[in-house]
Amino acid sequence: MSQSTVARVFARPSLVSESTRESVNRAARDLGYVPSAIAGGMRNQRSGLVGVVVPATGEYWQSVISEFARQLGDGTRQLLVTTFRDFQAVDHAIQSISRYRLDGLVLASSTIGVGQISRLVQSTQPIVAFNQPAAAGIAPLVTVDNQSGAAAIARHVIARGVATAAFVGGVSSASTDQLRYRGSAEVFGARGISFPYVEAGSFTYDAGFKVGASLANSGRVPDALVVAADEIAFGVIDGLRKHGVAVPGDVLVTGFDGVPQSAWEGYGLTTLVQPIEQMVASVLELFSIHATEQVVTIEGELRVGNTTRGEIGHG
Amino acid sequence: MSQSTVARVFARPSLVSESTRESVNRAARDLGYVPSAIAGGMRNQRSGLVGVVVPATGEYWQSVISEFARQLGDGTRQLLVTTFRDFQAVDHAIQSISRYRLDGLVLASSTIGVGQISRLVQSTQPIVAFNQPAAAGIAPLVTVDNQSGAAAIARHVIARGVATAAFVGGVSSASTDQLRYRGSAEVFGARGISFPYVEAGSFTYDAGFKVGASLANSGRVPDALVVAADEIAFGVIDGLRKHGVAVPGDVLVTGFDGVPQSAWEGYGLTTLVQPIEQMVASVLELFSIHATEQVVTIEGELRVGNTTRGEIGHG
DNA sequence: TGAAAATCTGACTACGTATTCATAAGATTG
DNA sequence: CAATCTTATGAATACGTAGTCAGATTTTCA
Repeated sequence: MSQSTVARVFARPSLVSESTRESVNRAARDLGYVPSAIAGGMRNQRSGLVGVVVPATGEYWQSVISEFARQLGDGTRQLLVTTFRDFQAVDHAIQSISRYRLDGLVLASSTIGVGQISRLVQSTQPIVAFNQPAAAGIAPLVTVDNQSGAAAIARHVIARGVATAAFVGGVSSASTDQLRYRGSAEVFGARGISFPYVEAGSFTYDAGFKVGASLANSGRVPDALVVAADEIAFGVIDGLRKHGVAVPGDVLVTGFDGVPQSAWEGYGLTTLVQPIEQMVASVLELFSIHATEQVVTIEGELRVGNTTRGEIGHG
Repeated sequence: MSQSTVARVFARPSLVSESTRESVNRAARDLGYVPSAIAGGMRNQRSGLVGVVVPATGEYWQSVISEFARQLGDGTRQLLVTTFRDFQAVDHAIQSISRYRLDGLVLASSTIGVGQISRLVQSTQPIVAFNQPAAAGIAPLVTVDNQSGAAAIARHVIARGVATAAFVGGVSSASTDQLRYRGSAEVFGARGISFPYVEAGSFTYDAGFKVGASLANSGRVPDALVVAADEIAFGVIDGLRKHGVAVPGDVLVTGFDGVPQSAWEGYGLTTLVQPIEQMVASVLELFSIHATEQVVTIEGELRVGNTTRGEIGHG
């Protein structure tokens, strides 16, 4: 049994006679031998690893990670996950992860700076930005259509008959935040409805809760709140309800993302569902065709829930 | 500049003179050179990767993944995530992942068979079972104390004055499910309160929703429902409420796990919070000390929410 | 039956690192 | 100033795989 033969049994079994193959497999099973992906990666100059750099928190990002894991589940490639809290930590995270000679690197989160991305594009590994519209033109990009999605939400809300509305954003410097605001603001603007921007400060439940609570306490609750992300929206809703404002009775609330909980009856949030499955598939495809600058924009789908049911009382 | 010197600059910089070190670093920056972790892994017979095998779905597991990613965030080790749907797929997943000569392999989920684990223990890589009580004695194990936690919940519920109760389990063959039932059943039994087991069929919101709905429709809702997992509990609550049963007005509901959403006002679920941070830290510690059979049991913490507020009406 | 073709196997090599060993130059000490 | 010790560097090596090439054996077919 030469090493060559053993290697062939695992890499290209058809080139080995059946008897030899069987005895190799048997021996492997007995000895617990599994070919080393490390050595294989060394030889082939590719690790079989796909890296994802993603914010440390957030329902949405957890869904994205899960979907990557799912689609890489065939076993030919593995998923390397790195999370970060501050965007300053991104550089370090990317450095560490790049040592693994990745088959592909996904940069998720709109808070990753464009400068950081452009520096990376020069490296050899394929890179794709995920939901990071600002990366368009700099790196291959897969994103949901934030602007048209936000517009669809705005039209839906307007059709419910609202006279006043406001936008609750997460972080105003995030490109997704900006596009979602712009997309809905244009629609409201066209109807002559003022549409102020309120910044929650982060894409979290707690940030949303504070906004909801303070709006309720201020007594100046508009007919509708268009929120930049589902997770913030959950907080906004609970903050409002906690202080006696009914949703959707007193105010309609919408989200964005379509995280699993938005479909739960407890919230039944009207939201724009991101087709994460399709988006992840696009990322993996961009890796395999070694794209360099392509932009893939995918349309989301409006899902109407309980939070925008019924007509809103005018005035 | 020999290769040895370059390697030393990155691995043991103190052994290199400052002038040489600087010029190497400068050249590395200019050329975009980063040492290959693949080759390093080859040389050292260790990849610097920690693998986690985890169910494809579930809020709880997503939290666990996040926590691992967080604690490995220093950059010395990376996180390899593999998910599976059917427990039959676990073997294949483990095979694939084992090719990477992991520094440690975490087997999460009580649905991974004991047979599968014992087969793995023979391999060279350090293995730790996570929340998989059945693995005790077979492999190193880190788990929350399911039984005492469930007992704490039962005592809390009884203190609220319930006369009738039932347990809603996920999958009856899961060892966590069994221990949580046993832990609470003993307490109820001691008070002479019957405590039937109802199986939802999976650890999901939808499964819980169906249980809640059918209980509501049957008209035989007990004073309290002790649910095996938060995510199921959310479904149970929504299923009940959807059909006119008030929580906690008509029935108290408790969960288990302490996922982030359980603290959200919308549910305010009374639950047993798993100290995931501490548990993950224990896993990583077991890896470093190369434990072989240790069992670490960590106490959870009862967090009382709205779903068990107030006294329940008897009869 | 002989020659060509097909099938199978083994020797050999490169991949990039971290380490050991050896060597050289400079620093320290009696 | 010679002997020793310290510091800095390079040469050489092994890690386990997947491929190339060549040799050996068997099969095919005129």
